[in-house]
Amino acid sequence: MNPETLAALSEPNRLRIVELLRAGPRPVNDIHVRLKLRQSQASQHLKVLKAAGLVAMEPRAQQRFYRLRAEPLKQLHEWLDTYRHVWEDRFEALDEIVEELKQKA
Amino acid sequence: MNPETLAALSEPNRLRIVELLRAGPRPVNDIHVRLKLRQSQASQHLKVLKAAGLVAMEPRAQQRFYRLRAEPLKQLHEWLDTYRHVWEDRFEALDEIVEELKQKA
DNA sequence: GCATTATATTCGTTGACATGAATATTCATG
DNA sequence: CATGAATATTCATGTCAACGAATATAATGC
Repeated sequence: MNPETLAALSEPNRLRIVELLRAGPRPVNDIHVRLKLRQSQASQHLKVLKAAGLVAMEPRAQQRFYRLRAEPLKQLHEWLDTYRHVWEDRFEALDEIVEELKQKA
Repeated sequence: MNPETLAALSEPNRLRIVELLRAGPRPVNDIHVRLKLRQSQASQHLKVLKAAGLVAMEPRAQQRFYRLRAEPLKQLHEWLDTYRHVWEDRFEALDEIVEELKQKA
């Protein structure tokens, strides 16, 4: 996995931007108003997201529309798939339940 | 999604620890030697991972065995699943290809 | 070309975090 | 209970990133 993807998503406001863009592309102004961010904040966070490849930009007149890019999200999803056994393995799951009961007791 | 999970994973050495633990629980010493980290580094990163719920610890004699916990990884995986349409939607995918061709031209 | 709108960038400040060295703590054993 | 092994914590330092204010740039229409 690319830590840059995770770092970009780990900032709460950027995560909110990503969640907003899930519904479709939006101009910067829309993002900064809806999420109640300063305009510079919106621009800077979008810059980081773009550097990480998580969004792409398309200009229309003076506006810049940002939209999600599939690749990093897909790769993160695939990486997590390789950990599937961690939550599907019944023995490990049982082990964990026992552990958590211990802590409560 | 919980940004704490992403923040914990976004640090490269912590990501390496998680990948090492995928194969099974290990004591701190094993981690710090294998990953060529200082002992204090290993302990501190494990502390962060533990705070994020990504690992659990079980003492055996003087050693502390750390192992992956399923929950945060599972939740991250599920969160990404809600973005599946981003990479499965053919129209968006096509749109992206066109965009990338433009940038190369 | 000027005013306006939309966005990007710069800059200084502040807070968070990674690091390494040193020290403290925990636990088994003689 | 003193010792050594394994791990955790403290502390000082340096670096980086987020923020807000201000300024710069880009594109449109008059």
